[in-house]
Amino acid sequence: MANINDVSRLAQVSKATVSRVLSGSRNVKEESRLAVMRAVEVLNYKPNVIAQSLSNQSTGCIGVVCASENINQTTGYLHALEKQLRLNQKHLLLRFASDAASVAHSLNEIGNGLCDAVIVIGARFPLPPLPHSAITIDCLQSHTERSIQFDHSFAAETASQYLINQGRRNIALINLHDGDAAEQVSQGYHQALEHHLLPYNRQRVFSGENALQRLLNQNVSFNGLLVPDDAMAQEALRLLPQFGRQVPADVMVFSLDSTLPQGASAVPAIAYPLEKLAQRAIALLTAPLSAVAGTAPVRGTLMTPF
Amino acid sequence: MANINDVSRLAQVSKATVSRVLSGSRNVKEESRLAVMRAVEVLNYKPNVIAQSLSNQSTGCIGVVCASENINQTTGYLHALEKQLRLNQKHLLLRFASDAASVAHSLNEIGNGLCDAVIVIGARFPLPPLPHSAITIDCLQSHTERSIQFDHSFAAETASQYLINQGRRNIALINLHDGDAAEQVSQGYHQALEHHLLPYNRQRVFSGENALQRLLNQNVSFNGLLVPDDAMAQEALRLLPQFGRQVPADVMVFSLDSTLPQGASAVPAIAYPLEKLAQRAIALLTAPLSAVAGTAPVRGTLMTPF
DNA sequence: CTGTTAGCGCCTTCAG
DNA sequence: CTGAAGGCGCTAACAG
Repeated sequence: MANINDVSRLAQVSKATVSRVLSGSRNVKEESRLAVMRAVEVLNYKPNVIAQSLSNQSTGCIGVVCASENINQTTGYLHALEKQLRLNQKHLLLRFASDAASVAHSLNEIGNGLCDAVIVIGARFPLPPLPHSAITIDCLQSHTERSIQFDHSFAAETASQYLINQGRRNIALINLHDGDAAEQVSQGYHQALEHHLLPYNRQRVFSGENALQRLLNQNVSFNGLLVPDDAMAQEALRLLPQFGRQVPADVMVFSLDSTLPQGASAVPAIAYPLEKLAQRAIALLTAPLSAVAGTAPVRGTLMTPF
Repeated sequence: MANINDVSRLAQVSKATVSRVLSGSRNVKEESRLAVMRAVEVLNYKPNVIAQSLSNQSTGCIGVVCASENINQTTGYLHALEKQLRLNQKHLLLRFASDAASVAHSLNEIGNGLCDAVIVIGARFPLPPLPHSAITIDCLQSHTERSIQFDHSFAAETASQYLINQGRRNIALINLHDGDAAEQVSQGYHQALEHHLLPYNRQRVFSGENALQRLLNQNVSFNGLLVPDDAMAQEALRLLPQFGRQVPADVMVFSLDSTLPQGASAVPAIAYPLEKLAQRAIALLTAPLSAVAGTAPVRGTLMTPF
């Protein structure tokens, strides 16, 4: 593989000039510029990105740590993120993590120069202390700055409204185990109920391990069911019929966080704009400290099947 | 961030000795060794991987190019691969691609030193010429060497057998559009039918755009349905009831390629051992040119729901 | 406009 | 067992 020396030799100029030409500097005589480009062509020269990185102290790599629990959820993000990163000439270094320890472990790969920054996605567990160059998306911790949060309250309220409008007045809720998001969901749910003067029945709310199972074993009636994500929605679609409840006839299931495109979801859902989310993430990485203003939680939109 | 010079200074030895200690060389006096380790500790020194890469001419990064069509399919691989790579101290650089051009484009990121090798996964389109350091998994092209193929024939035959044993003698087939894999599926399907002396009805076989829709609009009876992957299975589960066919009562759907764990799939399926697949991929990358013998196509195993 | 020079941080001979 | 020196390939500051 040819290097910059070969090019400079063939083009009869110095390495510096070659470097200038390739970095698009305007201060180069057209003549030498052409000579360089010709040499580059002939030798099929590609600058070695590692050497560039060492010199620049920046690799163009962004570490992305996905919570491995809800993989299907995070996969949507991944795709969108990869696209945006590619558009910004950046590389995506993927990691999965299931707890604080493994996230911390992954962060070591940026502490030594491989990544310029990291993005943590969808962690439902408390995060370890993050470096300043890190941002979070849809994570438990209210990392306040440099993080993208969803408006779960809005989602829950919108979802409840929808179900109520569909004539489902007995709405059960499977909530996240805990954390700020769970709090918000609970809030939105309550608000919608109040708004329609519907009573709140704590026996219709479950969270944690086997929440769905426990709800079904309980002897409470419900004809609407809010679940936190598509994975749970799938499970509900499988379990409900086994308990003699047809979907959506007997129970209408609603997913509070879907990454599927319009029409692909089997149940109504709140979907978040993947593309915009990814762009915003990139902006957070790129922007120095300005976009602090735009830190408003992201609102999803209502998607209905068919 | 402290560098090797800081350490050598603090430890009162030369950079070379520091390097030796950190690379685990045995030829170092215990005394200097301890001095170095202490200095490392004090300064919280981490070797700069980029500098190492430049020196080693190897980054420890493996590029992984996923076909973006069947994302959900490839996500399973991703997770397994990431785990194995991590276990081998390697990094996973993710890319999505939807055609030969974008794969080729992605390959440029290895031609300049960023990646030591690439793995292409699940491409259902013809691939561009791959460098010698690349391997493929479940791709259209019979890349012959340095590739991991699935035994689709075996899968289709096993699947058909299963359906027949479940009393489904009229089996429809949604096949991949074309390519070696489609050929194999077709073969396995035929073999099973012949084995049971069942007639082959070409009106039950579809492939390409809207294959499922076309099958349903056709006026052919079937009580078993082979689909190429989980995505199509999901779609079948959604569409069939809309056409008045209950699953599995009226039609039993079978997925020929599932990456879901046992019990998670709503339909019977052939599942491939993700973990082993990933290990094999790593082996192909690591091994020089020996494991050519083990290039037998991988056989999936039958998974039934519940 | 251009070449020279000095790094970036590490590894690896090669003499001692 | 150890240190000095050169090299990996590129960028950037500084003279001309």
